[in-house]
Amino acid sequence: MQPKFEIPECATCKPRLRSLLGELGSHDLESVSLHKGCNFHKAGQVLFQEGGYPAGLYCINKGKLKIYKLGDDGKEHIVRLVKEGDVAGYRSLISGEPYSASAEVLEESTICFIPKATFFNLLKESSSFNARMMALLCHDLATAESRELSLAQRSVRERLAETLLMLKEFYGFEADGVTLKGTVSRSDLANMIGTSSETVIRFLSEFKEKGIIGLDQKKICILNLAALLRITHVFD
Amino acid sequence: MQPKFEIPECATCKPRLRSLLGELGSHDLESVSLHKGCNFHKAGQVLFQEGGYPAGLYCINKGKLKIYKLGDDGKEHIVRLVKEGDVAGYRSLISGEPYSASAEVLEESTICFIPKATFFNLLKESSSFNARMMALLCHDLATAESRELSLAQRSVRERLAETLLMLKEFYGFEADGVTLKGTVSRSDLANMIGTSSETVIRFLSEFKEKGIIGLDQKKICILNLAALLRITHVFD
DNA sequence: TCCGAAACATGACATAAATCATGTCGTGAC
DNA sequence: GTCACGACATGATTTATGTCATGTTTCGGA
Repeated sequence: MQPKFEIPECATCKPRLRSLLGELGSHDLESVSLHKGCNFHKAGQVLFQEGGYPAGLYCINKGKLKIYKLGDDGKEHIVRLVKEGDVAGYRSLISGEPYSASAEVLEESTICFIPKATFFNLLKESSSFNARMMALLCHDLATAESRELSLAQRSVRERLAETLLMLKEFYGFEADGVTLKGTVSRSDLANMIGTSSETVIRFLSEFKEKGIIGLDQKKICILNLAALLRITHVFD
Repeated sequence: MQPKFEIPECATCKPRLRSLLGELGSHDLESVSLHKGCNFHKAGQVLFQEGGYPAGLYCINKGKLKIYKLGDDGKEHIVRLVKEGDVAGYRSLISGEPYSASAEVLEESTICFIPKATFFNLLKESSSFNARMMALLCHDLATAESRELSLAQRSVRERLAETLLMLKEFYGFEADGVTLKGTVSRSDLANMIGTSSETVIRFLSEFKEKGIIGLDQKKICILNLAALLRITHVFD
């Protein structure tokens, strides 16, 4: 019987590994568990580097990564953040090209590794896995293109507001409902936005002045979400 | 027998529809021909629009398109150019989301339309077609992310040089070996680069002064390719 | 063939953001 | 505890590029 090709019901919500592996048949799951390796990684560790060749897929069990490209002058441009349940390095794996970006561990993480052969096996045997990989590719392409639009047309202030909203989604809030779980350095923020850390600091201060955000050491809290949305939408 | 999943030999060269359909079995090809519609389109016509829902896949038989997103102020950002042999609108089709960009015909074109059902049939029946769509997605994702890097870190002069080199690949040269086949308006150039048309004009003039390019009306010729590459690589 | 609109071109000026410079604060090593 | 280093912060200055204004050319249509 030929595998069915099905589009996941909700393509707009980011497909995570949880759901990626969750729907495999027991046979496939067994094969994956058999071959996967699980490892501990400290903050700062580099999982893979631009230019290298992938040997398999990284699945984040716990922790967070930043995926970045280096510019000619060696400056980082952070392309996306990745957290528990996400996968990393799948694009190069599928296309057979060298990594086009590097991955660095942001906080202590447990990361599984699915070897190339197992991955391709899954890709051909499981049509739902296949469809999910496609959906992931589509999702990442869409977000890459909208970041492109932002970089091309929006001011740093607007991009910072966008990024703060993205971080809210990525990290979520602590119990108080305003403070972002986890932290980002100013320079990482700058490297996501495509600006200098000084400029990020200046606009963060501005937002703080206006009571839109709060800054307590490394912690950022979002006090006025509506204001951030407004900035994003150019009403200013 | 289950379909084999194969990665195309050369994933770096942009997979085009020619090769996409070229390798289908006669049965599949028949089904595609049966359902596909072929139409004539004049320059300026809009094939599909951001926000709309796809009913199928567009395959460019002859002609060229620009794919663009609109910013908040209504300004275009051109995400990619598409020519004969390429497909358009496949991302939304696969992900089931509304179009995230619009497509406008740049010059008189013949464009085929493969209905959704036929497309998904192919996707599930032909593993080579499936792999090729994946390769296309991967390719587009990689280029989107490197454009992102450019926009984030490079100057307008550098991005213009890059774009001219891209246009060389896209259009190719006329018999003289220096003049680009086809034309691009200054404002389209600006909308690819993420700048204003005035700025594009200024830098084009600069390049012309330096003998790097020639401008004859709408036609652009590349006189000193090495110099363009040098600008791209920041040696300046 | 002429007209008008759109594309092209160039100058003057405004401004966002980069860069440089300096200082403070917090944190981990010893 | 204190020392040093990296992250944070802020000011001064420069620079790239956006914006506005004006003029020229090109090209399609009446």
